Amino acid sequence: MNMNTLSYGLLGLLARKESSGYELMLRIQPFWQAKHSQIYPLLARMEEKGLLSSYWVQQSDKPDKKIYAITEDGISKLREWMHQPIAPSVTKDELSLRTFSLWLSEIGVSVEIYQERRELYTEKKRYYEELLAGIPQGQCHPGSKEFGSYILATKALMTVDAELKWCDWVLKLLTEHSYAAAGRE
Amino acid sequence: MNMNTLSYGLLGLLARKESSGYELMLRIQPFWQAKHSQIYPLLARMEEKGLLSSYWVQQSDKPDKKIYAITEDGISKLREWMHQPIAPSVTKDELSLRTFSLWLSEIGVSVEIYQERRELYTEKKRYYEELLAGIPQGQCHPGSKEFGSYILATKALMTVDAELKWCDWVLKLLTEHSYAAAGRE
DNA sequence: ACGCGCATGTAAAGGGTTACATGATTGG
DNA sequence: CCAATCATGTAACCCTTTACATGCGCGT
Repeated sequence: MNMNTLSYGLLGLLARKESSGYELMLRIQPFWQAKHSQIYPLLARMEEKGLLSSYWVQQSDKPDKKIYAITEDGISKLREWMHQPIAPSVTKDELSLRTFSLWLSEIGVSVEIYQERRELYTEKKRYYEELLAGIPQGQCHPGSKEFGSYILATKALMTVDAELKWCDWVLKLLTEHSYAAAGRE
Repeated sequence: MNMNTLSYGLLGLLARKESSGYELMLRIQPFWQAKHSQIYPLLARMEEKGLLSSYWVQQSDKPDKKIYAITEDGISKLREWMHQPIAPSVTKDELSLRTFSLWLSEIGVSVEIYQERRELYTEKKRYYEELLAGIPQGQCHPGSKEFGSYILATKALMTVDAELKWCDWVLKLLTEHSYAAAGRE
C-alpha cells in the first residue's frame, strides 16, 4: 500500500499512545506541519488496510471523537520503515526569500520585519520549553518511549535559540547603521 | 497573474543579478529547495507576463544557456510583494518523525542514524562557510545588495552549528547508555 | 453577537517531485 | 566506460493548502 512519510509519522505517534486525529494533528504539528484535512484521509486509509483500529468516544461538553490505535500489522509496517534511508530535511521560509530583496526596503521597514520574526521565535521558544517541561524527566533514557520526545524538544529549543540570537544580531546591525546614518546628517 | 512565493524569490535573485534558470536553481537551493522542473515553467510564465526578459548565450564547452533579466514591471511586482505579510517557515524533516519511533530500534542502529546526520550537517557547514567566504566583506552593510546574502549565510551557519551540537549531545547520551549497559552485564 | 477551540470530514486547486527526453564535456 | 556537471524543457503523479460543510460550548 502507498505510505508516505507523514503516514509513518502518524503510525509512530500511535505506537506510543492511541489518539484521535485531532490530537495527532496537535502532536505532530511542532515537527511536521500538516492540516487536519491531510491527516484524516491518511488515517482512514491506514484503518482500511488494517494498520489501525478505531473506536468512538462520546463527550458531553465537546464533540465526540474517534480514537485510533495501531495494530500488529501497523507495528510491522513501522519496523520495516525503520530500516529505510532517511531523507534530508526540507525548509521553506518566506523570510529567507524576502531577505534577498531587503535592499529594496527602507531600513525602518527591515527592522519591523526582523522584530516581528523575533516575537514569533520567542513564542515558539516558550512553546518548546513547555513541551520539554511536560516530559517526565529521569525516565527518558535511551530506549524509553519518552527519549525521542525529549531529544526532539531539545533540538527545537537549541534551534530556536540560535534563531533568536540571529535576529538580535541582525537588528543590532540594522539599528547601528541607522544611528550612524543619523549622525552623518 | 498568479505568483507564488518561489516566483517572488526568483524575481528577487534576478533583481540583484541576471542569471540562467540553472544558475537560479543553484542560487536558491540553499534557502528554498526547488528542482529545475519547477523553476523553468515559472520563469517562462513570468517572461510571458512581461516581468522578465531573456536572451540566449552560446557556449562552446557547455550547452547554450538562456539568461533572464528582470524588467521594470518585474521590479514593481517585487516592490509590491515587499509590503505583504511574511508566512512563517515550514520545516519537514524525516529524522524528526523517525525519532518518535526510536525506541523500536536497537541503540547501535540509533547511533548510526545520528552519526550519519552529523556528517550531513558537517558537509552543510562547510558549504555555508564557503558561501559566506565568497561574499565580499566590508561592502555588505545594511542597504547594500550583499547584505541579504551576508545575513542569510550567517543564519544558515548559526543554525547548522546548533544542529551539530545537538547531534553530539544525542550521540553522547546514546553511547554513555551503551557503556552503562555493558557495565551491568 | 462574534470568534475561538474542539472535532470530523470532503473537494478543488495549487505546489512540488519523479521520470522522461536530449546531449556535450570532463574526470576517475 | 561510467558518473557527474552543465543545460533546458514537459508530463504524470503525489503532497499540501484552502475552502466548503457542520455544530456545540465558552469567554468577551
